Amino acid sequence: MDCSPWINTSLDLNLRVHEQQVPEVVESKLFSLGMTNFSVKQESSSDLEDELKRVTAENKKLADMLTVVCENYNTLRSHLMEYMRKNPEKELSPITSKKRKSESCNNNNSNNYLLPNNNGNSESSSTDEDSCKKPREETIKAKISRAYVRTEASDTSLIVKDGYQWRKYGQKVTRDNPCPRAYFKCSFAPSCPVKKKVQRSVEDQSVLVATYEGEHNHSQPSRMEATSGSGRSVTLGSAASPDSTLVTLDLTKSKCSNDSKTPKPKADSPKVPQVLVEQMATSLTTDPNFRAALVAAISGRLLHNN
DNA sequence: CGTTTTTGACCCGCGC
DNA sequence: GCGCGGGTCAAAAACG
Repeated sequence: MDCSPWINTSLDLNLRVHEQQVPEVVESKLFSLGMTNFSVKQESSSDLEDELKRVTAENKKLADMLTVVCENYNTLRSHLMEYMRKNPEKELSPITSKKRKSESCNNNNSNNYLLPNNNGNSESSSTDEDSCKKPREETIKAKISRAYVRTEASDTSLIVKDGYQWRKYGQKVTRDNPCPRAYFKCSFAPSCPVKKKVQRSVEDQSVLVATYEGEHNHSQPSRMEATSGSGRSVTLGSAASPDSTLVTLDLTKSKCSNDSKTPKPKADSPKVPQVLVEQMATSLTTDPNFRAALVAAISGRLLHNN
C-alpha cells in the first residue's frame, strides 16, 4: 500500500486551495453583494469596506481552522494507516458476514472507496482468489467497476449519466441500506451484456454508487450525456482489473465556472495530474469523518464569533 | 404503438 | 430442509 503520498499531497492541495482561492471567491461575492446593496440602499463605500474587511478576516480565520483540521485529519489518517499495516487481517475482515461472496467483495469496495489505491490493490488480489473459489457465472469474471456520483441532496433519482443508455429492469431495497438499489441493463442488450447497479451510499446519501459489470462492446451513443449532468462529480474505479484504474470527473463546478465541462488538467498544478488532484479532492470530500470534523469546527467557530 | 419504468413474484445461493 | 436476501423476470402501467 502506498497510501501516505495520497494523504500528504491531498492535504497540501487543499491547503493551497483554501489559502489562495477562497479569499478571492469571498471577495468577489462580497463585491457583488456590495454592488447590489449600493444600488438599492445607497450605502456608503466605507461601510462596504468595513464589511469586506470583517468578512475577509473571518475567512482567514476559517482558512486557518481548515488548516488545523486538515493537519489533524492527516495525523489521524497516518495513524490509521499505520494501524492497518500492523493489523492487515483485521482490515480484511468482512463487515457483514452474511453477504454472498460477490456481494461482500463489492461491500469491501464500497467501504474502502475513500482509499482508492488501497481498494484497487486489495480488490485485484482478492478477486482472483474468489473467482477461483467460486467460478459460478461469467458475470463474476466480467470486469467490475464502480462509479461514485455526487448528487444534490434534493436529487432523489437513481440516474447516473455515464454516456450510455440503460434500461431499468428492477429495484430492490437491500438490508444494509435503506435506500433502494436500482438494476440497469444496457439498452443494447442482449448484444451488450453490461449491467449496472445504482444505490445511494449508506455513509453519504448524496453519493450514488454505480457498480458496472462487464464491458460495453459498442461505443457510447452520446458522450455529451456523460458530462451534461447537472452538478455531479463522478469517480470511476475499476475493481477487477489488475491495473485498477480510477478516474475522477469532477463536474460539481459546472454551475460557477465555464471550464468545467472539459475536465482537462489545469495550469495551476503542473506537477500533479488533474486526475490525481480530483481523486484526492474526492477522497477528502467524501470522507464523512473529515466532513463532520470540518462542520463541527466551522460551526463552533461561527457560534464563538457570534 | 413502441419503448421504458414500475413492482410484485419468482429463482437461486448461502447460512444455519 | 428452511428461511433469508439479492438478483431477475415479466405483466401492467406510464410515457413520448
